[in-house]
Amino acid sequence: MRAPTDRQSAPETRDRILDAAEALFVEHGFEATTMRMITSRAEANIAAVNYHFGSKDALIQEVFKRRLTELNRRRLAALDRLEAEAGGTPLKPSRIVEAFFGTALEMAADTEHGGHTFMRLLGRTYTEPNGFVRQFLAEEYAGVVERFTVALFRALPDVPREEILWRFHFMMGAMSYAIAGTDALQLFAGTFDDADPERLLSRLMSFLLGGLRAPLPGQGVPGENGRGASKRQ
Amino acid sequence: MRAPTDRQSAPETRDRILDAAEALFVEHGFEATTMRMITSRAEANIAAVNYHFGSKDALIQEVFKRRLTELNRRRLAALDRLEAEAGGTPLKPSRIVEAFFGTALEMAADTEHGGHTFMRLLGRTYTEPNGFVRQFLAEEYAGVVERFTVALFRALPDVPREEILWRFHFMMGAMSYAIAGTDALQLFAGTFDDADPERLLSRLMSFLLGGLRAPLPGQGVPGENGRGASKRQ
DNA sequence: TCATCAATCAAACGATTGTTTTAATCATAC
DNA sequence: GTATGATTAAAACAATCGTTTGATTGATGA
Repeated sequence: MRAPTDRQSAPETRDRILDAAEALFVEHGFEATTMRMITSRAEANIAAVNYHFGSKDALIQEVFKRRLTELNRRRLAALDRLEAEAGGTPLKPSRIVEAFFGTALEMAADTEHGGHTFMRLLGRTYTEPNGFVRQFLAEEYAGVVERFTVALFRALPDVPREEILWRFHFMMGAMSYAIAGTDALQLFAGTFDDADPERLLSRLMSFLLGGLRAPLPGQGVPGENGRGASKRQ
Repeated sequence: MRAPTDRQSAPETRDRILDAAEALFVEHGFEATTMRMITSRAEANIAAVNYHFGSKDALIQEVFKRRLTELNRRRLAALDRLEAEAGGTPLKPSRIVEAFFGTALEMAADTEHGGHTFMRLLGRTYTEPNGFVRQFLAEEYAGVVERFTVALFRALPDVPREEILWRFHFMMGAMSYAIAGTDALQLFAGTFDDADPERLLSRLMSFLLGGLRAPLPGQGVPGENGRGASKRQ
């Protein structure tokens, strides 16, 4: 009777369901994706989801865990490598940013094994209203974000920590939209050639680093004064 | 029998429904928000939504139209003002960015009349999977984005247009997360004090302008090279 | 006073949701 | 061959979804 969730037996159906669910979640969102859509696409029986995962919510969690654990492992590995190379000296902010966001875009560039699909999903889910999804994601992210923000604090000792946190937050937004790419409203006439992930990486990285290293607000830099009263120009 | 949608009669119930729907959409998303939740919160009868709006989809559209039309009107007005002041000379990129994103944050700062609630909703909806919502938003945005990108093309004649479009896209992502603020996963230890919209504006503006003016990719600038092969340090 | 019509109400509609049940199937080990 | 246990299958479950119906209210103008 108990669900043999952790068994390695019959990976066929289980994985087909995960793949189908992942793709459908991107297309329609969590709520709008029904069990029947999933099992139909996976060529499985309706009951298969509850048999293998227990519930729809548990399936959602498993879709994320499968990829996110691996992504964050790579991120931490990249940061470990940087710190090992530096040997105690402070890291360059650009390398830290690259370790975090570059790794993500690397996974997003993998269109063959579903990495691209998943990253599109992940970017959107960051602001997902669904309560339990948020909590799960937050837990999964906590350790990684902690380590990277600490690394940035060390790399940028003169920048207020609060400012760094905000800019990290902004960077996640930019990355999210970068991966969403053509998925997002096709507001821009020529649309995007997000077919080239290599150029996307360098594009995004320039933008992120420009933002991260921008002059701090409230220091009389042109262009960042309030709307109404322009004290200069 | 016909729904008197455009009538000004009895604004009471109609507006209560719009307000309730707006708040609930932010909290739970479109699909997870039921008609009964909306009418219950608005203290109206179930049938009221279909009577006043025709359908749930039409209600969603009306929730957006009510605010988005005004927001984009203000954006265009701000751009008009800039161009009038400049009198033919090219605009400063910072002012253009300010006219677009500053206006949005201005609306997001208005917590009393629901502007804040709506902007949280809007930021998330930009990557909304729901088909008809996306099409509606795209139509509503088309003209505004067109004018602002053209203005940026003029202001930055040396930057490839494709690059400008991408950076505009990135900027929208950063703004979206900026407004989402504490709503987003509370990944960051100290959490945010997004209670102060004035500081948020200057924070975001510094970041956006830093990103917009960043050196173009592929020009040997440190930190934007590929992961594996670092041709310079 | 009565007719009119927008607005509200309780109640029900058929369709679809996630989940469960019960039986059939399959491979493997004895 | 037969028992075992995991997997699949068809069918049904109660609950909830968006929507509609038909009656009732209440204000307005003739």
